[in-house]
Amino acid sequence: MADVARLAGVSTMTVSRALKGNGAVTAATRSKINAAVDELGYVLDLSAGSLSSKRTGFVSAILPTLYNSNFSDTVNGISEVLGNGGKEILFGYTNYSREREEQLIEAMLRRRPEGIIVTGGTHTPRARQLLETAGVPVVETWDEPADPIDHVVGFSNAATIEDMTARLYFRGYRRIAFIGGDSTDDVRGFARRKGYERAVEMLGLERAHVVPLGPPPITIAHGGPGVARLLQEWPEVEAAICVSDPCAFGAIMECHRNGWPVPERLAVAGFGNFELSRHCWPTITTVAIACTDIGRRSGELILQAIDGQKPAIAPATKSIQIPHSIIERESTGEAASSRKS
Amino acid sequence: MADVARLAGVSTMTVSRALKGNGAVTAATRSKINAAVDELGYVLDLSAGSLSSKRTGFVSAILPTLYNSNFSDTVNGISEVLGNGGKEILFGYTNYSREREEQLIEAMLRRRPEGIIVTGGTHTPRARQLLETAGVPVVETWDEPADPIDHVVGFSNAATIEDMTARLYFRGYRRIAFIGGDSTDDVRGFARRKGYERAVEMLGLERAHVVPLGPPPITIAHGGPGVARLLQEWPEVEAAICVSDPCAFGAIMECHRNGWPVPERLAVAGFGNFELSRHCWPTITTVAIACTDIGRRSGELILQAIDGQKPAIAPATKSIQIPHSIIERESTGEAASSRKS
DNA sequence: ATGCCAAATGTTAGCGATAACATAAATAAG
DNA sequence: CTTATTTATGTTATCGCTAACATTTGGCAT
Repeated sequence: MADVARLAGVSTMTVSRALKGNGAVTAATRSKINAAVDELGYVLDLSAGSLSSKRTGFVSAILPTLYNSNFSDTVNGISEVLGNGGKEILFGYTNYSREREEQLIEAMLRRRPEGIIVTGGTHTPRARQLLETAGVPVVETWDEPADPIDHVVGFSNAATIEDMTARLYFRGYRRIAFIGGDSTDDVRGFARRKGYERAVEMLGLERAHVVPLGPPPITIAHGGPGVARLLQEWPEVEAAICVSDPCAFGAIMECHRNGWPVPERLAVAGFGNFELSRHCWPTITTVAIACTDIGRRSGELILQAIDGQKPAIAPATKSIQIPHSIIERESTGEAASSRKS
Repeated sequence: MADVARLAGVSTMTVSRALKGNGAVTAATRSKINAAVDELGYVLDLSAGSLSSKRTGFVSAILPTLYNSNFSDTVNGISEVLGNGGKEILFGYTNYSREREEQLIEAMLRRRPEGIIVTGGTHTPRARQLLETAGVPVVETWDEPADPIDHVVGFSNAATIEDMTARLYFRGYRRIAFIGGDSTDDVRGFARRKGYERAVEMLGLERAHVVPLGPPPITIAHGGPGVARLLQEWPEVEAAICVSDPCAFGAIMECHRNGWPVPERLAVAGFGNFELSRHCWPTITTVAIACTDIGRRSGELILQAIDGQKPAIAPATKSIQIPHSIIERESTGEAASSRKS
């Protein structure tokens, strides 16, 4: 920067101001500086700047996996809002491991992020403590923690599947099973299962039946074996709710393979409104969540909270509820006309 | 850090050495320091450290999209190797826009990465210049640039589809079409199309027919309309090669919907060996690329090149070729027995 | 012209760590 | 038991930028 300043015939401070775009710099000076920058091929060093200004321009986001377009949507929402807010995002993926999450949080704190977005409300004690004492806004997403650390942008996974179960009941199904979500490692999958069990009880159905599929991630590959096992264990079953759309898809493909018509032999529903479900045959009934909004709202909360540290500005909202809806499609017996969704 | 040093009764330099784990520090001193760190809840500030040491610990990786598990695999490979090498990765997504790539490169250079991994070998002139003058190792991936900037870890997209076309020919298909890859925005899709056209010519087929699908990303949603248009434009067609598996999947689902049996009425092949293709019905013939290896090799090259700046160490390999293979499945007429792949 | 205010630019100090060198302590060798 | 040598720790000086304050310049009213 000193070189640029020399070439432009100004002080480094003026160069700094010109490059940040905020401080007052004459158009003439600015163009001299830009010329010098171009000539020297200079690129600003933010790591030095952030040390001095105590603002790193980073926000961390921690998600379970790269391989789930629901989370990708959330990432997109975060990027959109924080990008506009002039922040960069440091992404990390836990592969559904809480230990890995703890490591990631610690690694990210070393970079002094100005805010942290995490997935879920269940953390190791040390991770929780790190988040609490980090001194920056924290947003927990995709869940409804009983005891939030700071902000929350989420929804009740249990309620979504409760609704789905009720909807299938309304459509006339009485023998309804749930596939996936056996272990407490899979916090959200387990919550969905609980929602199913609660609905079965409330609706007074004669039997609840869960086919557990082990720890997450539950992928397409799990759906086939899951549905095969279900039909063996409970041949009278009429409908299966899967922990996610990829799982439902795998189940439906297995049905095709075996000549079990969907939904006539077995109705199948999923969760997440993946692109897959809109286009496969039959189209899949699912729970739609505004995943991108989860990201957007989280980003907005972070930005507000960063600004809110200046006392003049109102503090950021603590908690935002994301709505869900049931999309009925062919896999649970809706007519072809509903395919347009 | 000064607080920690005071509490542990040592100098900040000793604290720094203890926390880095490299310098020589007595076990006794180290445990005193760790105690102080725990008591104060201190977390090392890497942004300060990197200013001083001139090593940021960052490597940037720029990819087209979050919504493609092939690229996710590459990301995983990169993370795996660079994580072990003690580097953190700064990800950016271009959404297939070269302008966005240029912006991202510039933004990332401000963070002084120790290496840069980009997707493809086609960049804006300014982006190219930024990469060339960045003074850090650069790896271009997923392609075979005619004029590489530095290192390359890739393969010939054209050759993969050339091979696929030949394989379909070998299986007896003569009227073979290609779906996708019309625009030069889609560098890799366009290369695949060229491979198809070259194969058609070399095999002496009577007709090449391409159904262009517009700029990337080409998703599941494009496959259905694509195949419908193909069958209308060229009713005698026997086989369709799609620019990617999701597109092939969309095409196959459209065939189901219309009662066109796959592969009897139309054989369909894809690219990328997505999970989808292994599990859908029928299973989809595809080109398998070692996507994770692209990431791993790229990460290794970066690490070697960073070390290689010390003259004693051999310079890193310039170019690595990633192999591909054709996986034949049901969608092109293989027997059910081949499904196991 | 003179003075005044605001906008533009300059000066100084320091952000929090580490490199490089200096010194002290511990160990090995003779 | 000394001296040589290694190992552990301390000291000092930046790294490249920006905050905070100081100063200058230019525009405008009087």
